[in-house]
Amino acid sequence: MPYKHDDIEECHDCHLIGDVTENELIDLAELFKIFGDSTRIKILFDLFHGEKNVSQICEDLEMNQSAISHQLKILRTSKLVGARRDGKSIYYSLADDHVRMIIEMGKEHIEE
Amino acid sequence: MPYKHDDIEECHDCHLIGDVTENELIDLAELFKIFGDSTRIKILFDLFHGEKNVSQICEDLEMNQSAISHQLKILRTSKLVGARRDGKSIYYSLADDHVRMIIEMGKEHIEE
DNA sequence: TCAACATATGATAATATATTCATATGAACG
DNA sequence: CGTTCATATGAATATATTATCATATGTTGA
Repeated sequence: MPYKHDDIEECHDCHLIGDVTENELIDLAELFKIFGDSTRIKILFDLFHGEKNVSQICEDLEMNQSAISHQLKILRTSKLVGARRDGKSIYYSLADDHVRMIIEMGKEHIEE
Repeated sequence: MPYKHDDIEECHDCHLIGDVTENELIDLAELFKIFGDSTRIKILFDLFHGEKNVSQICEDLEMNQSAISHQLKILRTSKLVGARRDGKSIYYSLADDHVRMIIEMGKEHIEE
């Protein structure tokens, strides 16, 4: 914990910043952090128009399978993508339109 | 560089993922990365309703001045906040409504 | 059941990141 | 000018993160 700060630490549920609790802000940062890695963003973009299996993603991103799987796990855990098995392959897809929206918005921002 | 990957490396300007260049995606990840730290998110929220100087931010976040200044520098460099001097104090504020929008959107996401 | 393929996972090493401490810069005012 | 207050910055340390390698798991079909 790269923290310290003279504690008697107030609880994060109670400490407000603006009108939001500290905990909510921590969750929010956690969410953005997921989008804040180029491999994960690439995966999400790759899934933008439909599901793909792991091998396809590896080819699209030109990265090795293990790296992709590790990042997919993070995306899965964060509920940003869903997975379904079909035979030997596992197909990943964007979890919901929220994800799509966030991506779209970021895209607009950098394109301006 | 935690990279490797059997190069002859295509240029990042040319390699498309979905319909976006690799470089654009790297920039996009870079943007989200800024929002992906709880201290920075807290600062941004703290500035949501108007400018504040560094001391005020330190008090609001209950963090030491150096840590805040370091993060403010990152936010400044990324053009997410602006700064103006008034006497001894320096007042920071959100750079534009884009920032406000991104924050607002994230807020909605976690509140759902 | 075994081989081959697709994906996941654990450990490790390289790198990046954030906070702290100490100190520097810069403004204001006697 | 020298002191004080406000902020910035550099170095060091602790921690987190990512890609890689090796290997495990799970599925299919002969």
